[in-house]
Amino acid sequence: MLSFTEENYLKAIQKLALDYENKEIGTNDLATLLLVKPATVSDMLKKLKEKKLIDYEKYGKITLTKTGKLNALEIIRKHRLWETFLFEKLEFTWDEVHEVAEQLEHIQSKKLIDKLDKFLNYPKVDPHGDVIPNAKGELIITQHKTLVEEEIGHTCKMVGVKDNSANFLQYVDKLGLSINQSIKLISKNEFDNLIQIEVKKKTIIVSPKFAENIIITCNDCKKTRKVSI
Amino acid sequence: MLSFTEENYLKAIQKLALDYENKEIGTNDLATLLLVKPATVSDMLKKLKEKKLIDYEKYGKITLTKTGKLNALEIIRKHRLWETFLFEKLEFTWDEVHEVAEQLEHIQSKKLIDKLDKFLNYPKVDPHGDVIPNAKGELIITQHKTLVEEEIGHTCKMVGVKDNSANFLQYVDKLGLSINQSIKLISKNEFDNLIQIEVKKKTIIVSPKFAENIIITCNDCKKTRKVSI
DNA sequence: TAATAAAGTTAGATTAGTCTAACAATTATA
DNA sequence: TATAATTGTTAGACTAATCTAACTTTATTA
Repeated sequence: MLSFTEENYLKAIQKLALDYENKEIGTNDLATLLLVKPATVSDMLKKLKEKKLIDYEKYGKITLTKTGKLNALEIIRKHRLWETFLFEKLEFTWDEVHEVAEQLEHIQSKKLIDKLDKFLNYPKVDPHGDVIPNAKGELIITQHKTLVEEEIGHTCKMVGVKDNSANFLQYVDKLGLSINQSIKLISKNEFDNLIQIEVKKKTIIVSPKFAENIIITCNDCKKTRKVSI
Repeated sequence: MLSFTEENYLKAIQKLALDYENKEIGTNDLATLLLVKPATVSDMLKKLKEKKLIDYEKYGKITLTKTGKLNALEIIRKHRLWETFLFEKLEFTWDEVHEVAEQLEHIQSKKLIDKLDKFLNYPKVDPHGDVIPNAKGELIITQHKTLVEEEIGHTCKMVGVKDNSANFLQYVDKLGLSINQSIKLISKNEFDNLIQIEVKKKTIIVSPKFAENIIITCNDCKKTRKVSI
């Protein structure tokens, strides 16, 4: 049985592994994400290694073992199912769900999560467009482009966001964007890289930093990769 | 902000206060209920006193302060709302809900519990017939009789149970009893106090220990008392 | 009411998770 | 490649919640 804290470390390692892809995960990265000091992370890494949840040598690479990854994906599954519940059944807005799901994801009951999955009619994605790992702990990742990579003149569909912070999500709302919204890329300014897009027949201007965090569909890059357990 | 553990102590004190009515709550009682040693309870009582959640002097009475009681009732409210959710929406049986609700009751989000209340259509009682404290932290207690006190020949209605353990609840199910079920008391055996009742046109025999844990309505004792905050 | 039993408290130790400060290893760069 | 900067680790301390063992207070009863 894992503690609340151990679960959070595993989740953080899995998250960074996906974000970084090639780059290695560092003690400092984990410390930043978990809001603790690097020294604390060092201690915990030893403990997680002891418990065979990660592979790790001093000053070396941090990777999840099979068990570690299975646990991490289960927590992410719970997090995203709860987010979906809060959004769809309790009328939370998409910028509010994350905070509460951070607590709910630690509830220990296999039956609860299976029943919740059924109650929600086996959703595939959460309110932010993130894929929900299945009951076997498998996660299908579709490699999408972000809005900043889209070509001028093309029309795409928003399918998710990279930044899940309440701040960003409220900004997205304010601009009239949402999941499944159609977006046409009108132009890119060469001087400051501002991007002009058309949404619901209105033209709006967004920054490249903003566009980097909007995930879109594109026909030429629909490769999927399975994070196996 | 209260810790998980502090919340459990407050809840336990409130529970014993209701169960005991007159009798005083002791360190040992709390230790038994919370599955810790009396020494641990002594330590925690000091801490709760420091935080002005209980009134307490060494070797003296333990009572909740206003703040303490408000907190305790809020936790009980959350517990019972979650039990109702699990039972009504996720198809848990009434003997399964308690264990999971013990975890869910500690989730910190006022919005969550208000939305949940609304989603469940403001239920008055949980699946065991226990009254749910309202959003103001008020709890209306109806003083009911138990089946063991009912008179021969009278018909009453089951409205709750005293023992919420999975074991007992499964037994109640097996005998065909449930909330709102009509029960007619046929006879009481003078030798061993076994009680003969009629349920759904069938006659069954129950022990006095069993009957003590079945709460029923009766016309002559509908006094209610409000546990004020 | 004095002796005994029960209940409650204190002291000191333990564990998990955290910290700071000092030190060690790795990486980047002049 | 030697040095500086960055990154990571260790040692020692702290807090919350728990324990055991010893002690104190209160309650019971002979």
